[in-house]
Amino acid sequence: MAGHRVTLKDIAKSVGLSMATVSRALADHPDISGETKDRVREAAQAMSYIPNYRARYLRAKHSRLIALIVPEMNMFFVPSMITGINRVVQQNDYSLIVFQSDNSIVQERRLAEYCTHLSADGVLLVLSSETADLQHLEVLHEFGIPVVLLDRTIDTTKYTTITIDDEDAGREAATYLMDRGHDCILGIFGDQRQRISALRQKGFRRAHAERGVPLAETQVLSVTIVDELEGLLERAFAAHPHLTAVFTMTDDLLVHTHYLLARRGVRIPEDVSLLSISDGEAPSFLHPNVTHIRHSGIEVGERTAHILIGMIEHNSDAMMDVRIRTTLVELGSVTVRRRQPPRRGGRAAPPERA
Amino acid sequence: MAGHRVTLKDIAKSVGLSMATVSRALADHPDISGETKDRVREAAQAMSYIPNYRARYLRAKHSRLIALIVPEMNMFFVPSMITGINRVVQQNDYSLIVFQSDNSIVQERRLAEYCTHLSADGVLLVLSSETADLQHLEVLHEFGIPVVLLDRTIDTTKYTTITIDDEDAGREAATYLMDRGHDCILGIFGDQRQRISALRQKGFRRAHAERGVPLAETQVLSVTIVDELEGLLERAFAAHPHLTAVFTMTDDLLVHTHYLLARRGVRIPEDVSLLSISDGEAPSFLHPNVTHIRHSGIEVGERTAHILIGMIEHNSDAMMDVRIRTTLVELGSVTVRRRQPPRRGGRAAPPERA
DNA sequence: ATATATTGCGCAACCGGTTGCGCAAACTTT
DNA sequence: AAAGTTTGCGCAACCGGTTGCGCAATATAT
Repeated sequence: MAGHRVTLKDIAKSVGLSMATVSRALADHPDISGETKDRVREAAQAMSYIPNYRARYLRAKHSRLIALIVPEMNMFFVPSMITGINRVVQQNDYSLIVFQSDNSIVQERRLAEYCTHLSADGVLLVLSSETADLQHLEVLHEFGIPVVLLDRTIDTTKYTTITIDDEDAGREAATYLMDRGHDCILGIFGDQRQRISALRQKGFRRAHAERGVPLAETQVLSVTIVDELEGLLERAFAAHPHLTAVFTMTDDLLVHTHYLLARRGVRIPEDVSLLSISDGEAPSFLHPNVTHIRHSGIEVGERTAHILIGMIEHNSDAMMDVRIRTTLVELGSVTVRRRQPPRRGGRAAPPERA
Repeated sequence: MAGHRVTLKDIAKSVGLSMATVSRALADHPDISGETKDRVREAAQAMSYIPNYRARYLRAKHSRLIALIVPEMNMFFVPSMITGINRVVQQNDYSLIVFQSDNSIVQERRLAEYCTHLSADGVLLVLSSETADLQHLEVLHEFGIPVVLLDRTIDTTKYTTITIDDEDAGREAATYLMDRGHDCILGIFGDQRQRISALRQKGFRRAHAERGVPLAETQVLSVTIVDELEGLLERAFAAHPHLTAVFTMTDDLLVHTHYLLARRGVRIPEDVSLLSISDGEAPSFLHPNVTHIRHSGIEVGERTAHILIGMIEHNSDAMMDVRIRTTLVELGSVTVRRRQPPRRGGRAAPPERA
């Protein structure tokens, strides 16, 4: 077994035709007679011929390989994003090859270069947290390999990017809570060096400014490592005992915040309302189900893959900046508060349910 | 730009040598003089030469590609498994190419075949839930492509498999709870057609038999679709009002069970103790942290990748059956109960904390 | 019957590298 | 100085396919 892989040449020999004819017969080329095609196909079948795509694509100068580089395999968002990408990629007869940069710019550069070695037809990139500029993607550009940035990006006029409107999502979150009577909201954000965090925070702040609701610096948390969250939360609650709502920027922050609140004995939504940006998974298994601004990983993945494949197949390098629409999903974690009368100190008034 | 990819031939022309010499110079072949090597390397650098791996591997008859086929991108386990695999794969200069079978045997077969097209050097396979035999992997075997089955497998003497000792894990779970005075445990398992579920359940039952603790059929749930869980749980609680512990077989079942318990107002561990098999992520953000039998996805991934690469590089096709060791992680979700005096009906006695 | 079109297939180059073998020049040995 | 080694490089085949072009045989038009 496995002694020798059957090649076109073997088939050619067996049916007494040239390799060229066999190749064309298998490709259903009009130049070949039906009778011959049948004979060839039969032989191929009988010898269980398997074409070698690498040989084929070597000539064709493409690979039908799409590379995805993610900073890490986070359990949130990334899996559903990959699901979406995979769906479209497979539908279009490409294969997805997955790399992890481990949030290292060095790795990211190395991987980008590696994509050229493999002659990937296109690259999907979720930027590492270390990435501050896009110089290292020049290689790809030089080789004419289209690149699409998604989810975590930085400002660029050169590469197509797919994101949600992060600033607007942050703004919508704060507005939603303020509309329901919350005027002291704690916002929990990721590392501010990342554009996604900065934008969501910016929107959050803007909403406060627009409503003229004061926002203390201690109401805005920037969490670099999730282990820090406990201490930060502690301090925030100490500084703002009348806190009535918490907004988390991602699922990751959501589940940990939810946990820490539960541990402190804080009841949701009776004591504190909770709102997040999420792809909807975590909110469904957290109690109570968490109201969130839905950011579908699958949709992001699908859209992105479509766009990349479009670029590949139409050889287009027009730069786009696509925003995925978010939708608000109202579940049970936010309560409506009556606008508070001037407080006389002590604990916040008991909330009332929505 | 991107007009023409620089090839060996271009370099050869530029330095006035043959392709053969250039190839050898770049490969640091001893036949080539140091001076020539320098000249060639310089030219390659200057022309920003990028080797074409597909051409190279065409000749070499391998691809340094390892394929992973998973049924779906579950948010639990799969991401950490991929992380582990990726780590080892990259360390050994392979690339990981990821496919999803969508739990369809047809897809799985198609993908296996596709792996031969790509001349993958090895295949990692988490079986789809539909897969009942391994016939469709024959193609891979015929082409001498090593295959390793992991996590979700079926009985086989032909393919190497990496799992935890599922039966033992189920047994340990039940034993652990019984040791702490729980004699009415609800076991929540996945689809019984899957070996992983059947084994874990078997162990769970065996532990009861060993202790002589009776186990009603209504104490054992088989959840095919997670949406059914709510109804099943309802019925189980109705049938066993004195239930004091719940065991879930996976993270997925854990988080949903945890949610449903919370929704019913069941306090953990005061009213009901909770134990799971898990890779440790979910238990850390559920309140209280869930005691679990740790089944590290990263470790499974790493071990598996190592083994596969070993098979590839030593051309070995010895079949192995590897069991990953699990460890018990005691957190706050299990309480010790005093052995109950004969009950006189009504609700269970109030629990006491561990 | 002759000129023209069509049909069906093979030759050979090509994709971009790698490698066994041969060979001339330079260097050692006796 | 003749013979034997070593050094450094090129020729050409090869991996497994695809494809432009040419050509003979057959079919169609005049």
